[in-house]
Amino acid sequence: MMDAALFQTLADPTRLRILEAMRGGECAVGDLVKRVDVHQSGVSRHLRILHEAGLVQVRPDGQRRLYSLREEPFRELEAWIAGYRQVWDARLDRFGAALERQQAARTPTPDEPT
Amino acid sequence: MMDAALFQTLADPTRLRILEAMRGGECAVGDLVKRVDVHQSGVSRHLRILHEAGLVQVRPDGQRRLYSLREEPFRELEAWIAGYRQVWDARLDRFGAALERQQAARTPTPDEPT
DNA sequence: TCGAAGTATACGCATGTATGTATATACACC
DNA sequence: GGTGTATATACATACATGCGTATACTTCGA
Repeated sequence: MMDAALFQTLADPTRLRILEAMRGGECAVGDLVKRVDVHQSGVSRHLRILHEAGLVQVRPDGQRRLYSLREEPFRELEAWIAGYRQVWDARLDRFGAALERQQAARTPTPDEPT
Repeated sequence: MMDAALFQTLADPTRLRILEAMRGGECAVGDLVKRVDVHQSGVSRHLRILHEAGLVQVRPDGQRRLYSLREEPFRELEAWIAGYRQVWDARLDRFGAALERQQAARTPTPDEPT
């Protein structure tokens, strides 16, 4: 079962922007401070959280520290979602089978979220 | 860009268990209370949050309310992750290209375009 | 209409979290 | 060693969140 901790780590807009910024490759803390509108102490704290969650890795480079993305948690997320994709696929299968059995079928109308 | 609100909604173990329980199909609130070790009021609150996030839909059934999963946010998540999958794929491509260049240098096959 | 079952909400409490300021630590360069 | 740059941490503050208890709302059945 999926641990909520990963989602907890991703549940912050600043951290998401940090991850987004790191998609281009390694980033020093100072680079991220420029791109994300948060004080340096905040970026460092977020990076620590991301690191503890395994989402990023660090590499010293002189007096700077270069952060980059780690693949594993993303794969974990993909695997989790795959388990739910099965739900829709199964629904579609049943729907198709029902269609085959009875040519004229009416689909129920789901409600929209508020 | 991905909204952190979706992750925020998923960042609770009780809500994850509720979603997990709903993978089998529609569930009444009472069913979920039995499967998740949380008081009924808590389950209702979590269901409201999940509904506002678009993760579930409701359907009245007499005095009960049947909740079920909605596909869209999961697709949204998949699309988000796909953007990061590209990162690893690109890394692998560069690695493979580097390997090819190295092998080419080892075995003198002339005339590779730079 | 009344009671009971199912569900939703109000409230208080305890805990968690994101932020900035200030300060500490690590490293480079002179 | 001393100074400046880069990064991390301590602290206080403001705010959000999850939980249970108690209560209101809705629907069914008699």
